[in-house]
Amino acid sequence: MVDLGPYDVLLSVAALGSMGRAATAHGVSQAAVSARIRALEGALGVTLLERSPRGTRLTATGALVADWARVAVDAAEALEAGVASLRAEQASRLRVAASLTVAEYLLPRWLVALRAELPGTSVSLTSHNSTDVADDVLAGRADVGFVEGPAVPDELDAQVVARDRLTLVVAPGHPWVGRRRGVDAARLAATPLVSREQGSGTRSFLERALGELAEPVLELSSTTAIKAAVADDMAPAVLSSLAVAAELGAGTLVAVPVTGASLDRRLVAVWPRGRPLAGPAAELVRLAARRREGAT
Amino acid sequence: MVDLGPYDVLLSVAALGSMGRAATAHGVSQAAVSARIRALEGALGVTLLERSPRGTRLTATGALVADWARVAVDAAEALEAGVASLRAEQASRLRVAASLTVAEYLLPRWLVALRAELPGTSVSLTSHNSTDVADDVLAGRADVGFVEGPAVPDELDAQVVARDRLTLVVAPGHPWVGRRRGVDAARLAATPLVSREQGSGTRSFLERALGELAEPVLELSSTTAIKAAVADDMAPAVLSSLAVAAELGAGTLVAVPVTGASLDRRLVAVWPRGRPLAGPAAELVRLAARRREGAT
DNA sequence: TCGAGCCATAAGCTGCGGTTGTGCCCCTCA
DNA sequence: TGAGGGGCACAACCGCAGCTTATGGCTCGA
Repeated sequence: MVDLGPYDVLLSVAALGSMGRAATAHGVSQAAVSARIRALEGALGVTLLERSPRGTRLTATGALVADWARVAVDAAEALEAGVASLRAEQASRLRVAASLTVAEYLLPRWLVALRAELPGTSVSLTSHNSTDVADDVLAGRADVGFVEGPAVPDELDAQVVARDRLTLVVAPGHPWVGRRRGVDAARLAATPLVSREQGSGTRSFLERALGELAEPVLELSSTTAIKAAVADDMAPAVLSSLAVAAELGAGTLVAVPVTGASLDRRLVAVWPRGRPLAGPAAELVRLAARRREGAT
Repeated sequence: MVDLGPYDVLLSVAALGSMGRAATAHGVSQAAVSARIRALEGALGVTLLERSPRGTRLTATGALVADWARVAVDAAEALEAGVASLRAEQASRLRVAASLTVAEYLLPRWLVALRAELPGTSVSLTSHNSTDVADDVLAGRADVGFVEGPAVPDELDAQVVARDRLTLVVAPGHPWVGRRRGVDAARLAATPLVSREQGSGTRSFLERALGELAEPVLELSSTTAIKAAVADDMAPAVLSSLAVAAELGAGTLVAVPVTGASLDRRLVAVWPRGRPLAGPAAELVRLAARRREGAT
């Protein structure tokens, strides 16, 4: 597995304009940075930086590599932020409870942003289904919660932070791909799908929206497994738009519009009624909501 | 910087159902896998795997971590594939030339897919502007090229592999965000933007589509810098949809529709006319084109 | 002409991660 | 019911990657 360390320092060097500054930014010696970059260039057989006595700039291929590296490094940082919130620190100042969809697809990026705005804030995350999240917040075990609408308990204040649409996806090449007007709700309900096991959040939402569903072709316990099955053209599936965004972009799955039923959900932040949010919790919700406009 | 190694083996263990199998898949000893997982769990203070004498399954939080990890590991693999193609191997069997947009945003994923289908194929990549790519292919310095349409030299056969739309982006909170009908081409042309330096591919495309443009607020030499400036609400910018997909998803930038001008480009694979593609080059084009349906 | 940054090189050390070897546990099957 | 196999953990040993400090050469500006 690639070591992202060298790429991380490459990005720092590119951003700061000199190896020395990058070194102090990373808390290591200048020689270490020089050696890392040199090793990276050696491994690629390409010079990435144009050295000068007054600093350092990316070469053309260096810029290309840096752009590639940025997405990998960003992804790694999101992972790191998420994972840090699992470390059950005793003295964490901000306790977050989140339902699975939010925890899986949204929270890591929010935590990266939160870390940038309030460095040193330690966050602890617990993740389970929406009603348990509400319980956690009511019982004071969490400072703020994130749940999937529409139902929000009366005892909680709420603010919508994102939207999410259940999306019908099929393999590229599936007959539904070209369909002008998409697929009707009744037709969808009658079609055997690949789906989560009984009781999962998205499955019960779908049942509420469409009425009784056909027997699934296959029940799987992970979203990833479902996506793989759909891509193999086993059957269509209905998944959160957040879960399939990457695959739609890459073209490994194709979305098909659904008519005759609303499959929108709101993802909302919740906290105890009457007690306004303060401190890091308020910042996190503000951060999350600020990104709402761009969401699907 | 996080070490993705442990997460990679975690994913293998989850996929294969036992540490031993994951170990052989990675070509290391079972003890090494056991130690890595243990270290990871220790660092997080959470048990990720449920061990049994008959194998190993993810716990609930383990599944969450695995889902987070997958996106980071995939991104790292794309980086690795891209970077491997830069290693100017003497004996590379497939020589690819690509314009910047394709090289930056599309090719790494194609290379990952190609590696999965034809393991052992070594690819070398050169990247520069569209006319130079065409020259490389004509001169036999590359087996296949990827360029940005619309203009394709007559001496080359071509196949559309993806589409790409120049997208007007603004900061969330910008007055254009809510606009029902978007922004008119003339209005856009009269608005000072953040843009690339004169002569860049997307900038000249935009000038051809809109006519003369207002003087830019700021000229920057990297797409990343432009995105940062737009997010800071310095001014709007027009960038490839591929370049801003991630930011639109995260909500750090917002797209505004443009009316009265077509900003679509086709990204096409090219090769010498009359000589049909064969071998890995054909496979690469097939792979790339297969993903077309899902593209923007 | 001198000093301030900047990068490269050299030599020495530390620690992480790997390997082999072994033990224990549980399930399965004859 | 007892033996064997598959599965995970623990211990001891070792090699190497990467860091640090120290130094030198280079270019630019005062």
